Amino acid sequence: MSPERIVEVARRLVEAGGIESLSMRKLAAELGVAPTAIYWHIGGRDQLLHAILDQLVTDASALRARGDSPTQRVASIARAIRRQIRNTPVMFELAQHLDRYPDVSFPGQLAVAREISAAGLRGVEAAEAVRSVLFLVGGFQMVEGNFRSRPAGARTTQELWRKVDDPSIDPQLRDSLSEPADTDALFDYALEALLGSILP
Amino acid sequence: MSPERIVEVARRLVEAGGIESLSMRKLAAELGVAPTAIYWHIGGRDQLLHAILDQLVTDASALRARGDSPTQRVASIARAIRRQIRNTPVMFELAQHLDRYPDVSFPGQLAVAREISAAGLRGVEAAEAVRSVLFLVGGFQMVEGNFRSRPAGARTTQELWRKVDDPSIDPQLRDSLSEPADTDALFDYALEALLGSILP
DNA sequence: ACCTGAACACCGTTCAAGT
DNA sequence: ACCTGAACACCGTTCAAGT
Repeated sequence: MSPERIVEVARRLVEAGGIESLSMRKLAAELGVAPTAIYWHIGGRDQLLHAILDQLVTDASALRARGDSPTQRVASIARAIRRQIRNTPVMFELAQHLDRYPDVSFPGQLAVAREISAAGLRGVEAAEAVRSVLFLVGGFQMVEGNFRSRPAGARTTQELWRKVDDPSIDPQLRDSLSEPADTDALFDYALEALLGSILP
Repeated sequence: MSPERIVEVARRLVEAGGIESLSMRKLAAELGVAPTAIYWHIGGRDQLLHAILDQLVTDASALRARGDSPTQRVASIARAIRRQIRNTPVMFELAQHLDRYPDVSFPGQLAVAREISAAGLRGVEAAEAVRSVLFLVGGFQMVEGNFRSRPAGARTTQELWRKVDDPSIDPQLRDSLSEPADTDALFDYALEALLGSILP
């Protein structure tokens, strides 16, 4: 019964069933201890959630740029952030829940800023570039719903598109939007479009 | 005690304090009725949340394009979506919570698709353009944390940037990222960069 | 120092009973 | 048809009491 063990087991519970599924009583049962024992080691559920997030942030793998051209290197960072989001959705769910999004997004900002600097951009212009890239990555996270494991019965926009009959919309566009998006390809497309305008 | 009145009062509670602050018992007290009475009209808390979202979606103002050039018109839609997110964060919070994000984002997709069609893009290429724009809008929503009213004490990435001392990062870039971002200007910047690459 | 048990103030929900 | 009251199975948290 160390704080470490409590956080570890709690983290497993959250990773299995989301934040909501973590209750002090269930956790206590899992630990083979009275619910109130947890309070002696860690001060309540909120602090426990913070501790889990701290651990996830510490364990997060470093973001390393690859490639030779600035565009390639910035793009590789963006893709690495995207992978991280996909691999550890709980980290982002927790960050959002605890209003600690900055803690989680900052390493990504740092990595992008380094490559943007290396590309030769300076000052305000560079800051705009950094933020644009991060907003794009965040947008995919958001719209894909990756920061939360999507349940089985959830409707998609594709189904909604199939029923659209609007003369002001190209029929082939309608059909394309009725198909599941290849978001990886789309991400590369949007990223290159953005970087093409941003980098010198 | 009609379903309408229940939804209306519940909506007020959610708009005031977020989803978590809505409890059947508090709502019942507000309505001057026993908690169990609500169950006769509406089947439980989850269905109540769905009903609130339905009402918010119905009440959402239509997205109308402005301007003459395709770029202007697409950009105006993107800005309108952004305004909507800012004005009714609860709608997006609910959509996320209930896994009904598609219901909320679909009108925006429709509006963007219309303008992309009008701009002359077709098929897969047009679909990529539509999705890119929406992902950008979603990214701002995400990173700004606009779908949730930000609490007072929340740390920002700016504070984190002030402490950075990294030779591989341009000092002026560091300073720029230490200042609060003019997200409206940034949004326009990123949007135009993207549209410049996408539109013919 | 570490853990338990009782207790308090909350939840959502069901269901029989009332009018 | 509409509402209440009692009840059940959950919560997080505090605090005195034990070892």
